[in-house]
Order: sequence, then C-alpha cells, then structure tokens
Amino acid sequence: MPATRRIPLTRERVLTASVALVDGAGLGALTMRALAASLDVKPMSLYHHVRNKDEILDLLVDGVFGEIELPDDDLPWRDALRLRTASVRQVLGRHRWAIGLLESRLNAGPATLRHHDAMLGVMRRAGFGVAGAAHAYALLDSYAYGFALQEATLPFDGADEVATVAEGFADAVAGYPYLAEMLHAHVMQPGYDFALEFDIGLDLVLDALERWRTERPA
Amino acid sequence: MPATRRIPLTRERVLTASVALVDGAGLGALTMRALAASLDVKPMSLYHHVRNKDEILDLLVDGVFGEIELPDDDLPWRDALRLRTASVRQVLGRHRWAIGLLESRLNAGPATLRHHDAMLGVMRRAGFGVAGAAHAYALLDSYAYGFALQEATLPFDGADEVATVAEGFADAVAGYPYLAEMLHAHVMQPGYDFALEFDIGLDLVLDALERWRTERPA
DNA sequence: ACTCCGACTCGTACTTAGTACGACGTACAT
DNA sequence: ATGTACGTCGTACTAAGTACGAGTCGGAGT
Repeated sequence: MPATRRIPLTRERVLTASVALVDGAGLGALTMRALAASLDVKPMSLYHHVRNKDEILDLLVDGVFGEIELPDDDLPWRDALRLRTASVRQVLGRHRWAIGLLESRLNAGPATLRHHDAMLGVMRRAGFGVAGAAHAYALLDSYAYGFALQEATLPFDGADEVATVAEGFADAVAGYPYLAEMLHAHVMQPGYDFALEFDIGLDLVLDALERWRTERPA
Repeated sequence: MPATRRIPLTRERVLTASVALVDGAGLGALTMRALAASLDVKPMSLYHHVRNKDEILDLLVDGVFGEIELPDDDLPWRDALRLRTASVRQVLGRHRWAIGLLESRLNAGPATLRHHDAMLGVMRRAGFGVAGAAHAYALLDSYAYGFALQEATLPFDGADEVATVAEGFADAVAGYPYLAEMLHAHVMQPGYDFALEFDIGLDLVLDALERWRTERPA
C-alpha cells in the first residue's frame, strides 16, 4: 500500500533541509539525526548523498555565497559595488550562522569563485589596476564581513529590543564614562538602529576607493 | 610520600591551559577531557572552577580582548587608532580561533568593556561627536574584524605557502578570467603577502575618518 | 590532639552526536 | 522471474559534556 509514496532523498533535498533547519534553530541544531528526522529518514541514509557533516557545512557556505547578488555590469562601478556589498551584509544577516562558518571552511565552492570573478571584473573595468582591485576588494569585504560579524554579536536584534537590553547594561557601564555616554546619548535615543551605521561606513569606504582610483589609475 | 606535591587547580590555571591548548591544537582540541589531561587532573575536577565549557569560551574571548593594546592617550588620535586597530588584527591573528568565537559569545567581559571605553574616549577627545564616534568605531572595527576573518579563511599561512597553494588553484580558476589574472599577475608574484593589504586599507579608512571629523565637528 | 567541616577531586554513568559496517529491500533491465 | 545496483536502515562504537554522590585532605575550633 503505497499510501505515502517515499520521495527519494537527493543531495539537493538534504541541502535544502539543512538550510531550513539552521535558519530556524541555529547551527547547533544541525545534527545528522535531527536533519534526518526533518527529512523523515534515518541518519545513515544521509551518508549516501553527502560525504559527512563537514561537507554539508561547506555546501551551506557556498549556498550562502550563491545568494549574494552579483554586481551588475550595467551600473556605474560605485553603485555596483555598493549594491553587492550591501547584499553581502543582507545575506549574512539573513543567515546569522554563516559568518561563524566562513572562518573554518576553506573549500571555496563554485558559487564563491564565480562571485569573486564578477567582482574583480567590475573593478578592473572601472579602471582599478590589478593591485588596486586587490586592495579595493580586501577593503570592501573586510568591511562587509566585519560589520556582519558585529551585527551577529550584538545582544539585541533590530531597533526594538535595544531599549530593553540597554537598560540591563545601565549598571554594567557604571565605571566607564564614555561607554555610558554612548549608551545614553546615542544608543538609547529613539530611532537608534545599529544597522543604519552600515550605509554610512560603506559610503566612506567607497569615497576612499574613488579617491584611490582617480589618483592612481591602472 | 608527597613526591609530587599536587599544585592546586585554580580558575586561572584552567584558563591558561585552555589558551595553550587552543593556540596549539585549535578550538576543536578543547575538550573538557583533553583540558583536564593537560592539567593532570580528571575532567570533573574542572567543574569546580568553571561553570561549564561555555564559560571557558567566554573567558577565552575576554582574555583575547585583554591582549589588545589599549589606545594610547598621549598619541595623536590617528596614530592611537591606527596602533590599536593594528593590534586587534595582530591579536586575532595570533589566536586564529578567536574570530570564530566572537560571533557566538555575547557576554562582554570586563576587559572588553574597558577596551570600548578607552576607544570612545580617544575619539571623543579628538573631536568626534557622540554619533561620529559611533560611526568611526563601527567602521574601524568592522574593518579589523573583517580583515582578520579573511586572513583566518585564507588557505595559506603567510607569504611562503602562497606559491604552493596558488598552483593548486591554477586549474580551479580556469573559467574565471579575472580571478586567473589576479592569481597570476598579483598573488603569485614574488613578494606578495596578503597581510600587507591591511595597512593600505587601514590608511584609507583613517583618511576617511579624518575627513569626516573635520567636515562635521562635534 | 581530635574532630569536624568545607573545599576540592574523582569514579561512575547517562546523554547526545558522528559515523563505520553490513544486512535488507526495491526498481528496473534482462 | 531474477539478478543487480542503489538507496535505506539497524546496530553499535567512539568521543564528548556533565550530573551525582562518594572519597580525601587540610585547617579551624575545641
């Protein structure tokens, strides 16, 4: 009685389920057993589609890279770089767990390589030299990754929770006058949102690159 | 026969041994059993000095922050910020594992708070407004963290290994012209060292902050 | 000096997790 | 129908975190 016709497991289904699991319950919830359960199979079945858990993590990272928008060749370089860098942060914000994974996974997947190539292309065509493009890319990505890392580390999540959490810090910052000032005169002000810092810093970075580009053409 | 007088375990000894273990063999090697063995005690003895493994991780992070040089008040702001930001990267480079820990640990320890306060102090006294200091700090630390993260992700370690690893990539970049160009015309050139990118980017960031500071005084 | 106490150490054991091994089943080509 | 190849799973081993309670030891109070 094939009442519930078994859908065959595939590498793709495993990956999709992994992302769902991790997005929903965090990296810690990604266990082979839990993943298998979410697919309604037994743990060992997974091993016919992925080599091991490490491979799943590599695939997750490459999947995240695949979500990042490629820079648009038809835009002025500055806009192209801005949009894709904002996309980096957005994607890493959507998958908080990803930033912690970047560190340990060194096997770049195809989506990752494709992405790097597109970025370098935009910069080279914009007039950056090879070395200049390397500098620019390192700077842009350092900023995006670091910002995402800071966002992931923040004890609050978005503009709403700030007030609640900040109150809890009120006495922790007692002996630190500048921290206290920052907390009261900035963070706890209405309308504060750390996320808004991103665009400000990104524009400063792009200004700096613009200056580099015009001062040292390829 | 007290031939080997037992040195009493302390919270400090546990922490010191943790750092040694992790520096030497990576985060993955930090298990309560291995840690206990390195101290010549049994695993459960550790639990009288730390609440659990998570607490050890928090202590490690705060210890790393304690290693970062505080900004020097006697220096011009730009030098003070440059030196301490370089110190961030240096310390995170010395303890590769730390960058991956930052993400998940949200309990700021005393060394961390002290550090933030000193940084804000330098910026406020340099003429940055409260909001301006927030922007500047976010930008600087994003850069430092992101750069450290990229360094930690690099498949090679320092200038020497580059050549060996880069050769392995030679065919992986086959379909990616700009990546290939970057690899051959830049990365594989003698004298290449990703670490050198840091100062270049840092100066661009500091230039940007200087401009911000003079254009929008507190 | 003896006893008692509290701090520390440890033996045992339970739980969760990754995954090796080999048996089993099922669909499809012959 | 039957054999083959692939996919599924039962069993079980290992590593790791840590709860529980018993054992130990040094010093304070009598």
